[in-house]
Amino acid sequence: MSEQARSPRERYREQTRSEAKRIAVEQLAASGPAGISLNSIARSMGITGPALYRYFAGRDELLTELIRDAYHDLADAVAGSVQGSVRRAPATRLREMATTMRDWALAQPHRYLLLFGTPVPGYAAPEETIGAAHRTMAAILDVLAELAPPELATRPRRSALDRQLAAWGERQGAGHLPPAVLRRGLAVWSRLHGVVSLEIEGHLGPMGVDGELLFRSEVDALIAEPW
Amino acid sequence: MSEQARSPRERYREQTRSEAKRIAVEQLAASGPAGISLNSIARSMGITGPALYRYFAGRDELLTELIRDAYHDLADAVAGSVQGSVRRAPATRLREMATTMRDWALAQPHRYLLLFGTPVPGYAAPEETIGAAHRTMAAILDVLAELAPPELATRPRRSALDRQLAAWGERQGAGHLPPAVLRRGLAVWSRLHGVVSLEIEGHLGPMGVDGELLFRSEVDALIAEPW
DNA sequence: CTCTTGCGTTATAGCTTCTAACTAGAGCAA
DNA sequence: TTGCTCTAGTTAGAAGCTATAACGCAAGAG
Repeated sequence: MSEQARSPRERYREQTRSEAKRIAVEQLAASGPAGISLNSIARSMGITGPALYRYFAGRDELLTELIRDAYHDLADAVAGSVQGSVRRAPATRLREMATTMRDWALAQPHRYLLLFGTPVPGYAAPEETIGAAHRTMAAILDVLAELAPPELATRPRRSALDRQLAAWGERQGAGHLPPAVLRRGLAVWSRLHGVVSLEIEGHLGPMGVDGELLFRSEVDALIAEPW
Repeated sequence: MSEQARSPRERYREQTRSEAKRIAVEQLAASGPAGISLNSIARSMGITGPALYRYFAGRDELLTELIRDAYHDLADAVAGSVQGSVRRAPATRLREMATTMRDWALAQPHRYLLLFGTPVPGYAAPEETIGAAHRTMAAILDVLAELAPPELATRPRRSALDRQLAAWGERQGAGHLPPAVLRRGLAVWSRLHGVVSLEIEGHLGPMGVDGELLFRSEVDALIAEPW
């Protein structure tokens, strides 16, 4: 708590900002990204519309912060799950991590969609946000490194995808991981995202399929997949 | 061409409607769903805003038609690919079908996201749209049925997911397919959606990963996956 | 204790969706 | 061909949005 409360003014400012964001998330949940309105947020807070422009440069900046927050939240949840399950069996850890991710998404679909749904037009991911995304991936890789068979490190086959992933790994300080683990990490991410987003967007409903069952089946397949 | 040209008026009406939709898709591509404006579409067409309300009950109806059209387009593309590759090896057919899907999405990401991105608030999938979605799935299943080993039909194991899928299969007149094929169909759909949507939304860019390579890797895994 | 700085105000421009009321003209029917 | 109907377009306007400008007040900074 060393950087907070720099001054009463700063404190107050931060408080108003976060209340505005809280209400924005409510509106997001109620009527999607398009339903977020600075004007009506201000009204909810008992101030006039233009007053909010002292706190946010505009609607886009508010949106961007919501995205930023969501990225960090999700990364915290996933990394927390992985951290909390050290000492358990690797397959169990992967299952738990996956479940954490899905639960996070199901609990707040609108926020998940803010990250992985239709990109909001004026938004370009800032460095820091990318960092949070990579933190999530790092957690996934943590578990996978443990799940992978030991002899994997000696396997030399390097495809083009492997090289791209290796370059990313270097930049992220995960250069020590075998290519196959990185590849599997990408597969985990994209498959989990596939099931979760289909479920959240309601595409499974009309088929009468329970999202959780499909999800479990996909996670099982990931664990069973040969290296 | 028996139902078209019922009357000059009807013809003209249909023509204006489709021009409006054409412009709407342009706007969609340029600035996302939020950028679609009846007013500015009208302006583009050389008429005033309210005039368009003779053709569409409101913005939501226009949006809904764009979604409807996109569903049918995608279904046509996928079904067409599957139809066109009869006589080829099943694995090749699957690969081609998958590529068709990805190409369709890459060629018009905004339209893909209209279907599989953040759901538009006021929109509830009408029966007919669901039909198009199921047509896509039917095409996938067509290929998979051929790819599956013959002895599969004799395998009795029926999970809860299998039962849900079987019920859907009955309703769709695909009751003859083995449960494992239906399950695999769901996996194909969700995995393809996973990679494609990550790529389209630009999540692979910051990692330096080429979407096509990841895509191929996932398709290969699907083909190699044991039954 | 003064003075700066920041928060909130109102007013306003320009955009949006969408309704209401009206006009002109195109197509249909006798 | 004549006459009627109905449709597509018009303008006007309400209500809402983002965002900027100009102004006052009050609280923290020094």
